[in-house]
Amino acid sequence: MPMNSKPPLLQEVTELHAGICNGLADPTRILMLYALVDFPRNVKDLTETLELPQPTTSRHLKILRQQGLVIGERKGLYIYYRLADRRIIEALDLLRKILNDRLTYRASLVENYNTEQE
Amino acid sequence: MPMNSKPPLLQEVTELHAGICNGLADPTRILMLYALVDFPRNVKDLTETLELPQPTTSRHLKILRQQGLVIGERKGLYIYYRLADRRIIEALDLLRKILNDRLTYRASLVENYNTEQE
DNA sequence: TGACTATATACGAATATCCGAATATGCCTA
DNA sequence: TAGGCATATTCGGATATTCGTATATAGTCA
Repeated sequence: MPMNSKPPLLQEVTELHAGICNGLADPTRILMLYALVDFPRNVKDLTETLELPQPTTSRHLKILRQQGLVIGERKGLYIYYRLADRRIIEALDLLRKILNDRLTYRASLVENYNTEQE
Repeated sequence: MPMNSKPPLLQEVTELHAGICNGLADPTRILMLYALVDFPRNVKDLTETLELPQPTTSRHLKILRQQGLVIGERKGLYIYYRLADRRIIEALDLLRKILNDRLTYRASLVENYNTEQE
């Protein structure tokens, strides 16, 4: 049953939804978010921890900021970034679990194949 | 992007993790995944439900397939796609909740501003 | 087999994204 | 105010993504 006129509100919210996912869709940004789990970090700290050029760090942080995933707060010379919402990590963990299960399953297939061969 | 002194395994897993997120990072694909919540659907069904050109549907399904988010099973002429894991929807719901909370909060700010004005 | 339906892929142009290098901005302290 | 450190932005070219159109592949049935 085709939805003749799709509600424009749903369309817009889905767009934002996708934008959030896009904020998560980069390995550097995922590492950044996990680096912020325990406490806020400033840009220099993140730059050194993740071994990135400083502009790259700032650019990724900008994307995370724009998607509302992190919040930056200036304290003097430094800007400390923290997670905007703990559930971001929950969502990332969920997806990571899916991935782990898949990798485990595939590994077990290889295992079985090997034992059947010998 | 150089993360030379990082464990290569973590880096690879993070890459896959980001790939999954990237699979979710498109409004059409999000609508597709939600369309598959209750039961599998074939491509024609999805094409009509989401009002997309058929090649577009197939292309998005290919991305979802590659990221392990959906599974397709041919039954005669049709290929029925289903969610590969229910937790995908859980993760999407989590992120959607974060979004809703943010929109609600912002709406309340506007509300307060308006009442303070009068 | 041929005709038909469902699904997938190829191609190309427009568009977007990425990243390094350079530079700008903001804040502090002397 | 100048100088220095932290952070952000800009620019440009390489690379990647997107999407429509056209076409290919796969399966069914007469």
